[in-house]
Parts: sequence; structure tokens; C-alpha cells
Amino acid sequence: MKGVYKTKPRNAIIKFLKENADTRFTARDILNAVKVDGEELDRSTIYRNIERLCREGKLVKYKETDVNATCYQYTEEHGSCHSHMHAQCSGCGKIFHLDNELVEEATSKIKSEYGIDIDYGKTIIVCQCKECKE
Amino acid sequence: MKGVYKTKPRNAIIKFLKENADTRFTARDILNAVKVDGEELDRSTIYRNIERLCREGKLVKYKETDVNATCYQYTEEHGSCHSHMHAQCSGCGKIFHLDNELVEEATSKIKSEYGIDIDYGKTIIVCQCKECKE
DNA sequence: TTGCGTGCAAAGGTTTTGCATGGCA
DNA sequence: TGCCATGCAAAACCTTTGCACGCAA
Repeated sequence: MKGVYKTKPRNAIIKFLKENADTRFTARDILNAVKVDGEELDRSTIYRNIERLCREGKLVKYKETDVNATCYQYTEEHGSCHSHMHAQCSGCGKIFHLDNELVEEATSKIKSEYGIDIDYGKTIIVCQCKECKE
Repeated sequence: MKGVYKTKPRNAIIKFLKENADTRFTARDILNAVKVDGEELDRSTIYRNIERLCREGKLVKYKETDVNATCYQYTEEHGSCHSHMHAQCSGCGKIFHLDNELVEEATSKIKSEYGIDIDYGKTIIVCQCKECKE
């Protein structure tokens, strides 16, 4: 990567992201969790790093109706996050990576009925997982 | 509707919504467009009316990644929008109200496979409509 | 008259931006 | 040394809330 410096704040943020892959988080979550030499990072540092990681394709950015702040998900480990559909539990935030064949089979009727193409990579099904149902 | 007064601001907002039924809009769009006796409405009035209309199922509420304000769309003819799934074209913003039986049939396998309940009212399928595909 | 709706003011939260300083290469 | 990144401060937004007053029914 050209013109990218490895700094303590950046490394700490990326470490946090890797430890929390498959979980949704906000800028505030990073603010609360990441410390460098016992100190919080500055908000602007967090936002600028998030922005860069989104441009690099390592973070998915999305919004949820009932979450005030912008949500992100780290995707490096899954690589193909842009190609399959996700379901996310509104209780605990857990993300399910849905099988593509299953989704294609399921949605074929809907697609033909309404004449639409579905963007699997951008769609997130809102759900409740087994644990949170109870 | 019990305990609902017909006031000038409320009527003006609903008039705007009906005139823009196929368009997505934000609270700011209402602020800019709706005047009562030549005056802008107060922000709180707009938000409180929006909130009520959402509860009544006449407005779909959603967020888009690249719009920082909450988006809404008027949907009076579809009854409660909390009970069925929507698809939205990422090109033109058009919203499709998906048939509940169709969706239930489609998602049954996914639900059992992953052990999740799907929240139809909160899920918005990202899609491309026929026109925008071209 | 009753009580709901509005406007006003203020606050809370998220995100962005300009600028000087500090740190990586 | 030459940039880039950070921290700080302030600002720009969006949205919510408490309160007093006004208006619909």
C-alpha cells in the first residue's frame, strides 16, 4: 500500500477489527474498546481510519433503522462478503453468512414476480437467532 | 383514530406525503417543502408527525448507507408496513411491497437451516428494478 | 373545558473539518 | 527530511425532549 504508515492507533484499530470480525460495530464501539497507552483514541482518528478501510474494501458500511450510528463489519477474513447475503440478529448482532445456493433458490420466485435483481452482497436480513428468541 | 386532531401542520405534512408517494424523502425535505401560512414548520413537529405515521404503518422508515438522514416513503395503500418485507431499488429508490405468502414460502428453508426467525417488517431487500437494470 | 399538538429552546449524539504538532519511513 | 497521521477544537448535522401555550373537539 503506497503512502500508508503503520501507526499505533491504526494498528490498534485493525487489531480490534480482526478480533471482532462477524460482529457489527460502530465508531463508538471502537472508541470505547481501543486504547493506546491507556488512552482513548480521538474520534477523528477513528473516523478517518474507518473511511480508509471502507475505501480499501476491508470494511462493509451499512445502516440499520434502529441503530442511530453507522454500522460496520470487517470482511477481510471472508473475502467474499460482497457476493452472498447476510442475516443479522437484532438482539445480539450475530451475523449469519447465508449459503448462496439456498438464497438463490429461495428468491427466484420473488425475482421473477417483481422483475427485480437482488443484490445479495448488500442485503441484510433482519432476524432473531435461536438464543435471542427466548 | 382516537385522540387525533386535525391541525394545519399535520394536514400540510400529509398533503406533501401524498403528493410524493413514490419518492423517498427525509425530514429535511419536509422542512424545506412544507409551509403553513408562509412559515416553515418546527423540526419537532415534523419528527413527531413522522413518528406517528410510522407507528400507524403509513410510512416506511429506512436508512441508506449514502444518505446520512433517515429516509421515509409514504405507503398508505399497503396498510401496516411492519408486517411485510420490502425490496428497494438501489438505482431509483422505488420500493416494492413483497407478498407475504411468497416471502414466507421462500424463506422457510433458510429459517430452519440457520435456526432464525426473520423480521419481515424490518428487512429491506436491496435490488435493481427492471428499468434500472438497463 | 379537556387534553392533544405545536413551537421554542436546549440538549445529546454522530460525523466532519481546519490546523498545528508529532511520528513513520 | 518529507509526508502522513494524529489530536484538538470547533462546527455541522440530525434527532430528541421538556415545557408552556394555543387550538381542536
